[in-house]
Amino acid sequence: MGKTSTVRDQVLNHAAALIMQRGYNGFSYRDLSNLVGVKTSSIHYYFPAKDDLVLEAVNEYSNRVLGNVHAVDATLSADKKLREYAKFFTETLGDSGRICLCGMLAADIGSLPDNIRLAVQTFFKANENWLTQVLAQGAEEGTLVENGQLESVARTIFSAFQGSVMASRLFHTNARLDEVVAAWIVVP
Amino acid sequence: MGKTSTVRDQVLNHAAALIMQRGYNGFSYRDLSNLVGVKTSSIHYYFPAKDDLVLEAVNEYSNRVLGNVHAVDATLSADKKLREYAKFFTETLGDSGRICLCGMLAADIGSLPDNIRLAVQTFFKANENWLTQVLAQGAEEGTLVENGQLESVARTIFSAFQGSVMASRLFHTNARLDEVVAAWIVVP
DNA sequence: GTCTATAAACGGATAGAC
DNA sequence: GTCTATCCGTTTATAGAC
Repeated sequence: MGKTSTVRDQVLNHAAALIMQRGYNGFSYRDLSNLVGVKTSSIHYYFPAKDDLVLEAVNEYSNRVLGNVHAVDATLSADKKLREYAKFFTETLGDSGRICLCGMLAADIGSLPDNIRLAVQTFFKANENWLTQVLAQGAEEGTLVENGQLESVARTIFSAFQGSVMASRLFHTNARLDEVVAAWIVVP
Repeated sequence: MGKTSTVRDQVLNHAAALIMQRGYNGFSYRDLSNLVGVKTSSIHYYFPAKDDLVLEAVNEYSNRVLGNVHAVDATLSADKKLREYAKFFTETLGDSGRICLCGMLAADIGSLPDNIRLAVQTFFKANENWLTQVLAQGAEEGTLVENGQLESVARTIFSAFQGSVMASRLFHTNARLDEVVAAWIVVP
């Protein structure tokens, strides 16, 4: 009954959480060692270099989050979809001081190798593509503000969410994420 | 004729640049030592602890940038002001891989003491207040999109700029900052 | 003010026993 | 797979000579 999770998975989960809280340069194998209860050398057995660990954390995170995003009920109106989307950021933030793993790594990009940059870029593009579709639907329905090229606006909205989740943590509030949604919903 | 700058100022300037590129946990006293050409112990003479150095870097940056922002020609139309504002981010980014120092520290906030958090919050609020005024002007003129509470939209725009400058660096482009401006300019 | 010297902890990583 | 032991460079910081 009790959930059994491999050491490898525990390392990966704790690594993701630490990155979301403190960034790439803000956590160590020692932190993970203390959290999981195995020696650092055991972690090196699964992930020879720190970059190997981080790349896999990004891929897992990306798959999970994009899975959730694409599972948003397709029959919803565009403004409702945007609200659901905002919830993902809110839930991640919670009270734990965690922001989007890929948003954090975008800030840390100066310390990262190219394969991780690529993975983060892919996550960004997937989100922006999904938002583009939502904007197109919103324009058709008249539920979302229509102003400019869909792709451009989608990138701006995604940037607004990423910036907003950082500001929310900075100010210990999560009202700022709702404001992002409100900025694109047509006022009656 | 040659510009003379004190060791203290050089340390402060290099520290700001390094934070903008690699974040709080991504640079060291040794980096500064190599750049300025003095030993790390000499840097500790001016800034006993790393947090002292970072706090002062934030204050200097904040004063300089807010000075520039408030020096934007008051007679410009609101959309022109927004374009000028975007230039600050573009110029900072340049080709140097630097993003807004306070945006970076917002990402690193989990590693920072409370006095630095306060200073970063103050910078955010000052920008958001300025943007609120611009939005009010734009609503009056009909040059900027009017949708929702001014303060809320101002916070969203600032978040969009912060997120956008990170995405711009991630993708090695700076077109994304123009898209943020375009998203709030009334299409003819 | 700047240096040398040093401390004491931390960082990622590896070799080899079990 | 996990451990002990270890390597070696890094990091922040201090004491004291010049």
